[in-house]
Amino acid sequence: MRSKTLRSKAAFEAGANRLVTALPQRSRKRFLARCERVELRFAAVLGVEGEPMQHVYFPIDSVISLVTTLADGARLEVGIIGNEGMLGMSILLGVNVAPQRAIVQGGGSALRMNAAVFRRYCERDSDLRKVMNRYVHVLMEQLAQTAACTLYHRVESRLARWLLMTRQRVGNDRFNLTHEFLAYMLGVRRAGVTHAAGSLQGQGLIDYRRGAITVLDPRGLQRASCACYVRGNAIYARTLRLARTARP
Amino acid sequence: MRSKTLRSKAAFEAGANRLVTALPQRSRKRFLARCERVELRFAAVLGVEGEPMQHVYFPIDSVISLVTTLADGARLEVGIIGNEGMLGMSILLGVNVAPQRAIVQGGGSALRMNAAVFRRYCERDSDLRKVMNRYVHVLMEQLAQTAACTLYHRVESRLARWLLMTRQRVGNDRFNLTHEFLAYMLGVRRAGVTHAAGSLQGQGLIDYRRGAITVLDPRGLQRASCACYVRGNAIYARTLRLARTARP
DNA sequence: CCGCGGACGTGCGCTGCCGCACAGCCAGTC
DNA sequence: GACTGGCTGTGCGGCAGCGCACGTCCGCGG
Repeated sequence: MRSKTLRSKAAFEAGANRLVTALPQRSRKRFLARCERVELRFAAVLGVEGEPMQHVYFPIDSVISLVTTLADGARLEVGIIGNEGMLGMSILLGVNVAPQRAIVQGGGSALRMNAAVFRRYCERDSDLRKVMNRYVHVLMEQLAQTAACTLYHRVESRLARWLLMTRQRVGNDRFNLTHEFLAYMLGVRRAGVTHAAGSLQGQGLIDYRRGAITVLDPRGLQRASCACYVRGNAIYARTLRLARTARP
Repeated sequence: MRSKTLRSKAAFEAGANRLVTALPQRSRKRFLARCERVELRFAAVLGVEGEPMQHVYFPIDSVISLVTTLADGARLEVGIIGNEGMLGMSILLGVNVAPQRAIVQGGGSALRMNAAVFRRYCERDSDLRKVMNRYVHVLMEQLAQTAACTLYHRVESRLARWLLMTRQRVGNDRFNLTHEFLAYMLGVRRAGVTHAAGSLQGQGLIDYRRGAITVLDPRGLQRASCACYVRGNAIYARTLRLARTARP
């Protein structure tokens, strides 16, 4: 067994938030000094559309969903945030009001920083701005893609994509989700999810029982999903690689 | 008749790009000195997804559509840019690759600035950044809303909304568009547009003939549209009002 | 061990939109 | 004044997903 210190270090390197990791060492140190580590509980609401934000979050092994709300009350998940991203980019953009509802979709830990502090950091530290700005760009591409994907792609493909994205972010083949919740995220009926999930299960790609889903065959699932999954990853990689101003 | 000078001034105040107008006077002057005025022709392609951008554009009375492309080639308009916005925010975010296809949907004039110059301005001028950042936020909300609107709302409502947005940006009740083009924008069949447009015409809200559409009853059209139109305007007003650091 | 509530399965009629196809119709052109 | 190409109208079969509703199954607490 490794010592506790070694484990923590490994955890930092493997599991830390990738945006934070992308900061040059000096920026990162100062930055981390003003963060606190918090545990996010499943279904917690970290932001409500139209209300001011108190904190920004950098997930480590938690997953946050961005859910937009229309004037008629209809809702749809439009973005997923894991350790590759952050919640609260609006602060960076000079707006302290949350644009979407942010709910914890997968419990776990995250780094949290006071919104006002984060804003000041952004104004002063151009390295930080560089990284965060690029992430904003990625998020915009994700939003645009979601719009088209939602229109053109069938529920089964979208579900497959969604499961892959979640799997990637929780870093585990198994996670807890009900069909009801998935229906909410995808903007379809619960019965529609049951049908699509049944099909994926029939193909031996996933397995689920009472709120717990296991991805059995990620490759196969990728084939069943729309290409939007691969594309999203490609955009992220392409856009943020260049922002890596220092090695971790 | 007013003198030419007076007309130019009126044109500047009424028709100039609102983002530019929102800049403090000093910033604005320097800014305008590095812009050139260009005429945008209908259907011109100002940016191709994945390719570097040479310029950023601030429409005056032209209208630009942002069209996203999926891996399977499917396309959907996800944003509209008129004199309230700009094309090329990615430059501001440190990415010089266009995220979406940008096509001129309504010919007219625009201010154009070299992308590299714009980038430098953004780095130096924090007032400029402030305004542009807020616009990025607005655009993100527009993208998120489009995703949900596209999923939940019927073609007729979406068409109505689209016509209202375009009308607002061209500043005229009459503009040139074929059903084919509208179908492309909305991601539906041409026949679907014909049907929806026929319905709107039957209600006396619009009139169209061979590629020319006239909005007869904006209020009525607003009632026929989904609430996303009003909402989008509200978000813009709320977000950018605060950014107005100086009076024109 | 039984009851209960939450999660999943299924069925039915309906509607909005699709894909395809063809028919009118208008505006320029030769 | 006929021709042609672009724009619009319409029809038909098909299907994905909706709304609604009821049935089943599992797991937990009493």
